[in-house]
Amino acid sequence: MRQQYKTDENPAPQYDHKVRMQMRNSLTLDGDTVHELMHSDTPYVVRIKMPENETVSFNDMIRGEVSFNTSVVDDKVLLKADGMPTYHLAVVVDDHLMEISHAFRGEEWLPSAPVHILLWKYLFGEDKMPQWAHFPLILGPHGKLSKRDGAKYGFPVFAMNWKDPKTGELTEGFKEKGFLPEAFINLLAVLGWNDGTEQELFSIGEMIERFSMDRVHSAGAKFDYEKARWFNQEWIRKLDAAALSSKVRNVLAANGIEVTDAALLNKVIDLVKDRCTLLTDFYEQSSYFFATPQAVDLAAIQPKWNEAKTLFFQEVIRNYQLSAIWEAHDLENNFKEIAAANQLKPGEVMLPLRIMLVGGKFGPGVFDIAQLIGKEETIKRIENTLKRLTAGH
RNA sequence: GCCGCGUUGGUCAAGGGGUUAAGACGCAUCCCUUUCACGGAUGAAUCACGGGUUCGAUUCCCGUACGCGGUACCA
Repeated sequence: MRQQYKTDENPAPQYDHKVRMQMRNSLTLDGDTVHELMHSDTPYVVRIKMPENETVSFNDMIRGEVSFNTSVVDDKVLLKADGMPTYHLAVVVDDHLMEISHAFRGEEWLPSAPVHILLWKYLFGEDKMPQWAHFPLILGPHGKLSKRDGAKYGFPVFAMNWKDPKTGELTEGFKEKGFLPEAFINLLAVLGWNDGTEQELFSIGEMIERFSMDRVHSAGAKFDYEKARWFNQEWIRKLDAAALSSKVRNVLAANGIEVTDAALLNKVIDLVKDRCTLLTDFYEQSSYFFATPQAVDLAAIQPKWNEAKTLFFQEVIRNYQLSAIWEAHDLENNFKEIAAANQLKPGEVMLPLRIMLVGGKFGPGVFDIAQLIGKEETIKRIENTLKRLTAGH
């Protein structure tokens, strides 16, 4: 039938009052035939018969009054030929049985609202009908965010990893990407809602307290991954080391670093968390606290290396070997004194020290790092790098 | 095609007849920092269009355009 009525003007013909009397159904067949057909093996479906020219209107909590003319909504199938109900019948019955007071769903359901409302009236009367709200859609770069598109936008669309049962294709979720649940919920909540103030960061408790339906937008919101990352960064900063530790531990473990010292881990987290946007960033931001860096950016210091610096670092090693207390502040003072004594500006040797300890040009204060990795490891890293720097000379 | 819902900077958005039209993300420049971040300052950038209504529309009304959604014996 679809084919028969399909035209260029109307690519999606409806089964409605205009065509139903031309179809072979219980309306056009006589009672006996219908009865006979139903009791033989002839497959059939049950449809809702939409009234011909009535207006169905309802009050949507987000959009206000919404109305449809029943002439343009089709006779939806309620019971399929295999005996299973369609969603349209199922939601209405289910919501009724569960005594649902508020039916909130996405805007993509708005066009089928008249079917559900009429069905509800026919089946259960109007008094216990839930209040309706159709939330704005979350849009991707090209329309509604959908499963099918998977990771093609370059950002996750699922809360957690999702494996397509048909193709076996794995789509990385927000969780695995390194998002905190606090951040994920927060960023979703403010996509289409705000509390009227300038606040954007909300804990779950605050959201429960502040959320109100009349501040929900009716227009769809395009998802901005950069802003999503910002929310996560803010939440990493907001949470303390204790709240972060088990997640960071997992990130490190996934990269082959088993943390045995919980106190050390917490100190490291406090030191580097300002530099992390995703939880996964904790690996590169903190691996050098737990393992000697493999890749050392010698190129950053080699060109300006000279004999004086070699002598300087050898003196630093001697000095550090003798120091009884191992505390960032003292290490820094000693380092600077030795530099002055060698006619070197601190700036000339600070970066080399960082490269030696960290491997690259990043990370928190270099003496804080030295303090945490300890005397033995600090000296070892300086010695090793020194060897490589002077190997050619 | 038809039906519905929308439209304030690139994105999220406040506001709602008279405003220098908030703020955030991102971007740019600068400051701070002997690294990278954080932070601070400054800047560029917005009311889709056309008609009404009005002394006055970004705001109210109507059209148009555009976007999105729906149009399955899917949900």
